[in-house]
Amino acid sequence: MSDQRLSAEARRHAARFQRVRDAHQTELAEDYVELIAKLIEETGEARLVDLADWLGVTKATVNNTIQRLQRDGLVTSKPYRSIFLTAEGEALARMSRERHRTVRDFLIALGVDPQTADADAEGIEHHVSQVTLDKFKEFLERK
Amino acid sequence: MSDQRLSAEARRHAARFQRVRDAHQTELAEDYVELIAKLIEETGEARLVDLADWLGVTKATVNNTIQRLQRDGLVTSKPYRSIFLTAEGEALARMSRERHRTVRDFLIALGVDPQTADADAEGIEHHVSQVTLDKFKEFLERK
DNA sequence: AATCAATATTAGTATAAGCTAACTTTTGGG
DNA sequence: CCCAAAAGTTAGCTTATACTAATATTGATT
Repeated sequence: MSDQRLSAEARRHAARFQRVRDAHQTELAEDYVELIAKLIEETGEARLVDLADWLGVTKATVNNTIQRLQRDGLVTSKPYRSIFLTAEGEALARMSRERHRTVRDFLIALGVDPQTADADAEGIEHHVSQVTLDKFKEFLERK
Repeated sequence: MSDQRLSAEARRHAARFQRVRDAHQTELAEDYVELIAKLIEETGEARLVDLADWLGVTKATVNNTIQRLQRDGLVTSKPYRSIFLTAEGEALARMSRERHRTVRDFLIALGVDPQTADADAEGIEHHVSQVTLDKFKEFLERK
């Protein structure tokens, strides 16, 4: 399928781009389930209005997104009721939180202040491969 | 303006989210100008079809995006003619390439293989603050 | 110089993520 | 226990990013 006309470099570049575009599609889902898990753990429930507050978006936006997450099998929700994670959603949440924590701890170990580490980790976490994550962990252990 | 009802933690979380959402808006612009600069440097021009190939999207998509970049003052383009960077676009391209290189080199210094480093840098670069970038540079110098 | 292949544009569509405003449902304090 | 405030939903809009298919322009080769 690959176009003969294209250089290997161009093809690699395009593939990397594809990967980033794909990551964007899962980012929001990861952020939502991560936050839902946190809220359930700490307050016993994840209400739409809390998600909206913690995410800094409107209730209507959260409602939309929750519909999509439900369609995609990550959460369950009934009208006017609290939101829950499916088994798949919980697995994704666990993975995301673990990765988030590793990235954050790594940045702090590097000398970045906790505030900035938090902020940067939020964006970076979704783009770190397992290979890189393992190197982060190695670095943390060596410290 | 800040809602009394919200915990400091929730407010910080929302602010981080806002920041990531904002970053997403500039990501594509950065990727485009970075690539345009590279193509002009290496081949003398940046054609729409080349951008499409290197980004792995269709010509129509590139055309749309270039319109937006032009509207935003980052590139100039005339119908059926090659694309150029404005002064602002060039500044952004320089900044992006420098940051991209630092992230990539840092990952390699950490022990990540070049292929993976390239791929991860593509996603990570847009979410690294100046503070973190400086720590990456420090690490590279210490090596 | 004419024609055709390569390149660029336009039109029309889809999906995701956001918003405001209006509405309905739930719930808790008097 | 009722009713107002809080919470959730819906409708309708916007912008960005993608797509395909059709069209228009350019430029290179015969």
